[in-house]
Amino acid sequence: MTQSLPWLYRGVSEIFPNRADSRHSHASPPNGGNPRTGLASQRGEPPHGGGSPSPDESLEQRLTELHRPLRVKWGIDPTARDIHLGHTIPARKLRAFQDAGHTAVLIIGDFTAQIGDPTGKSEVRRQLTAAIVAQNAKDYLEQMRPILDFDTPGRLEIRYNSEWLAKLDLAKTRELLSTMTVGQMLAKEGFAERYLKENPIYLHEFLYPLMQGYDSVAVKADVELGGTDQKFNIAVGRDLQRHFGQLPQFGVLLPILLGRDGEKKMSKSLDNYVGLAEDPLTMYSKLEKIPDHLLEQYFELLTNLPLETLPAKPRDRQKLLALDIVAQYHGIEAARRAQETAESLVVPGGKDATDTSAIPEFSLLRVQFPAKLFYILSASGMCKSSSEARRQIQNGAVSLGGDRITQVDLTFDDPAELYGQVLKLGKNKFVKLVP
RNA sequence: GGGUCGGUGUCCGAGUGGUUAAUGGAGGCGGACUGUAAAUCCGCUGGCUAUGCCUACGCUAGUUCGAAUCUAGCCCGGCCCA
Repeated sequence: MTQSLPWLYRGVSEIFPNRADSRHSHASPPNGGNPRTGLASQRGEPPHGGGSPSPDESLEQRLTELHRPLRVKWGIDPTARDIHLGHTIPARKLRAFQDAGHTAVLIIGDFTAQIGDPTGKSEVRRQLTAAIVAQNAKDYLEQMRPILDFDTPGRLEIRYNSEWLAKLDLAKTRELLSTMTVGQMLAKEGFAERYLKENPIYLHEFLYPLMQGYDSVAVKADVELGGTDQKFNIAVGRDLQRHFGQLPQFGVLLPILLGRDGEKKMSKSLDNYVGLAEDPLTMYSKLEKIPDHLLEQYFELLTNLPLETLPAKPRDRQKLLALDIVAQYHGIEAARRAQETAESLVVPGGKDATDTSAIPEFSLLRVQFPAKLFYILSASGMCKSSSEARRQIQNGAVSLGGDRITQVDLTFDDPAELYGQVLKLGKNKFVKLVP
């Protein structure tokens, strides 16, 4: 494929269909199929496998030959309160499309959130109530503000999929269901595993890819963005669009961001995430210790920095990465302060931070004195429980004003003796004690 | 609906009447080392303002001096049959 549109290709794993391009042909391993089900386990392959009868051959062609802004769909299910850097990858790509003059169609999956995307899940998702979903959706949009262009007229369309999904009657649902077979569903990654492991798969979960696909029909999408794990769902969207007489969308697949552990996909439940709602210092200290082997990917996917001119030393790259990303969400000033504070707090010998303004504060008014140190640790939220706090003290993980504390039952009679002191747990959790 | 097997701590997975929050592994957290990384070694890994007191092996009752372990009912899942 020609690299005439760098903004389009940066970080992208795959664009499909793309018959002009042979580089991205995904050689599927000669998997003998599943002995138990007899199903070919072609993970995430489009239901109709073979060549798609789409009128244009490549996304670039459609971009240039269709003389109107494309409708670029990205859907997000408001299943939790906040979003993390992993979610920003498609969002940033969406922004790139906006900047190129296209229309971003941001779908808030308020209806689908109540089912839960079974993709990559090894068990059924909890179904959420409408009220929770509504609140989450609001929070999501707020956090999306620094990434997307909300202001230029015609560049952003926000749609809630309950608008059309809640209205689907059984006749229409029947029609949707009849476009796919159980075999196609079971070939999907996740379902196949669960089936083999004899874990339950509920019928309503089969509805999810169809609903996501129907979203594409409802908004007449030309392109759908998503993680590589979304290939199946996006392909279902293509099929449905064809079924309803529309021009099928292209899929632009982006890598799944690995979390801070460097191994698993970033997610809140694995606690390996960097949340957009986090304060600058927390965000910075998480990002500056991203594993080396993730650095390249993080730069490519989460920043706009030119990849050729990155610092040579990994440590310097970590710092640059952290600074750049924190600046994106909190501004360069706050990012610099976070960097300085992080250095003074963590670098050996630099016990006293000259500027403690970036350190989250904890008010001792919430603590009744005399108070045990372990209780303060737990009350401040640094430890999950006071039992854990005791253990941390025993393990030598806690320091106060630069001095390591090892006395488990250390008690303070007067809060005044703690004011202004920095309480530190491990290497990157700190809190400043204030009245 | 019937038969059958199963439901253990964050996850996987032992345990099948008896001092003890319950073997082991993974994961997580912390310490040392380092580049605040990785690798490695070591420690911790139910809760409680805690020399003690709670709550825990799907739920509820029961048997017993004593149950995660035995009994009954219920809930949930897998497989097979219909």
